[in-house]
Amino acid sequence: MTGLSAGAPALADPPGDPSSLAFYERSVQEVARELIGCTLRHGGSAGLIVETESYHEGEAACHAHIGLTERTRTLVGPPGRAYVYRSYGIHALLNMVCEKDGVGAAVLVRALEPTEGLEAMRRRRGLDKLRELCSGPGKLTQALGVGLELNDSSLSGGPIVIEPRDPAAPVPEIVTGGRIGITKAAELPWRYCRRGSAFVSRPLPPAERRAGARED
DNA sequence: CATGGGATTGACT
DNA sequence: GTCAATCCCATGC
Repeated sequence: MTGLSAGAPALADPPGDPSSLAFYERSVQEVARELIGCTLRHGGSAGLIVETESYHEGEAACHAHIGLTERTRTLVGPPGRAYVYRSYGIHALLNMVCEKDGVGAAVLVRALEPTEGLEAMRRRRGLDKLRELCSGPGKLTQALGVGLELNDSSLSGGPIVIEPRDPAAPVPEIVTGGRIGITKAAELPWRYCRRGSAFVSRPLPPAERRAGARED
């Protein structure tokens, strides 16, 4: 008795499984969109991903644009691993490596809506306010206890866990805009935010908020 | 070998 | 709004 007939349209936009390596072996822009609404978990804490950015070796803002170096070894390597690097000499920034082995491409996680392990996050951040716990790429790694030692760790069965969206929950609406904090290739609309989220790192410019743009 | 610039944050004017 | 902290790496002399 298979009531679930072939041909019937899936509920809506089947999310795929972000805890499987195959999820990451595709276009980095696609992965960046689909990670919105997924759960990121580490160190006894977790949150919903509400903001991402995509980076690809074909454009100058990507670390791998210059080719393979010791720093970009993970980024250029096989998909489904964490690329964690030190930013401004101070912060650890977390990326998911995408596309096939040998192509430098990754999704930067920029903000989470905290959902579990809030006290541990507050302790690691030294802050109380919920909205400030994970509203930035350096903040969320500190809140989850993600450090440089997790660079090159697997996103499937590793210490960092990524879970699919709740299939019963509404599919998040996504708004795109220019990436934050870069000078090169700043015109590309490769920042992806959950529409209406109060937990993004910075509000979107009004024009981009309205557009819901789709120029990727 | 010296210099300068970051995929940032928090403190301060 | 401005600015320092702090380190890796690319570039240039």
